[in-house]
Amino acid sequence: MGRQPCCDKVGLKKGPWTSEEDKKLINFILNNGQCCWRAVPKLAGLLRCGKSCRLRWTNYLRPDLKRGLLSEYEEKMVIDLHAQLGNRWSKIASHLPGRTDNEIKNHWNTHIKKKLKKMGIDPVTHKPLSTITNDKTSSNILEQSKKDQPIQQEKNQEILMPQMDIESSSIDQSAIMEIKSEEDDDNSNNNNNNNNNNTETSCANNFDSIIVEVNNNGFCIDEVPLIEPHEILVQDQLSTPSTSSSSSSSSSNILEDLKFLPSFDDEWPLMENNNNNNNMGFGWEIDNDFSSTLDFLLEDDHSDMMMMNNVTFDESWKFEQLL
DNA sequence: AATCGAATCAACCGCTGTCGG
DNA sequence: ACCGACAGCGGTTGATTCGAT
Repeated sequence: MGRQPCCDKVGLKKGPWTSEEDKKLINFILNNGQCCWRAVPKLAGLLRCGKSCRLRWTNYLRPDLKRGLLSEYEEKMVIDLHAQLGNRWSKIASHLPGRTDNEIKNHWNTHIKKKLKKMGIDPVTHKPLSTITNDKTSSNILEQSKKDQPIQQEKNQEILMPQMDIESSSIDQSAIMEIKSEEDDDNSNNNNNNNNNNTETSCANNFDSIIVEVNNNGFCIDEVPLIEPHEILVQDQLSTPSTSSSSSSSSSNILEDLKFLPSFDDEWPLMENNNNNNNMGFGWEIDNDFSSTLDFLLEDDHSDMMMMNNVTFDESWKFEQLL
């Protein structure tokens, strides 16, 4: 026999969570940790299924979540990771501390997709839209049919992130490299299928330069000089669009272009209050709904529980600072 | 001020791989 | 070995908010 069913789905509540339900769930998780989601709703006194509890916790209530818009750097990271992983949101999220797959997925669909399209870049293939729309006849139809497959650069396009100041960001800087090796393993069998694109991967192991290699459709084949950490500008450092030109004027890297295209300046999220120390730190934003949860945590003095549940001292401290 | 369409995002749905009985 | 529950994932939905008219 198999296991007992997780829930009978009768009499279970659906829809938006109330602050009362949030409190119950937070209280339970902080006291007992994350385990056996099936048992959580019953033990926590919730009329929800375990799946719903897990989702609520992982996507909204976890104390290590960042809230608010993705920073410029995070967006670039998402774009780059998406270019290599496709719609594997959880994989992408795993390289962005404090961000959930759901959040990244939503942000991709509502913000990044549009920006890429505006720039003439196909958000699926990460290639210039014109080369796709202008040549839909033969092989590109095949290309379209693979739309939702991980791109993996198809061995003919490498978009690597600039070398960043590791200490200034909690984002996993080795992500690209790890993915690279993972994908090399995963897709070694696919390499033979991509020979028609006539390009080779180069410099994949070298983060001292940004290599943008594209297929033979004439988009660009460029080597971009190293951008030093001090040269990487965040939005609020850009007093005017022209100030950025010195560091990007010769860039053919579409990710760099994303940052500096003046027409998009207004839309790029600022790297501001919730991570204004540039360390992408823990940052619950206080809004009306959530402040009640914070009140709950404070009044019951759950700081010790947070320590026990992998919320670091630093995070706990920041948590209290928010109050 | 009212209406309507677009944008956003939390939550649900359904599928898949894994693991326990 | 098989069956079924579970956890996790990606796609989709729909309620809410926002902005334009």
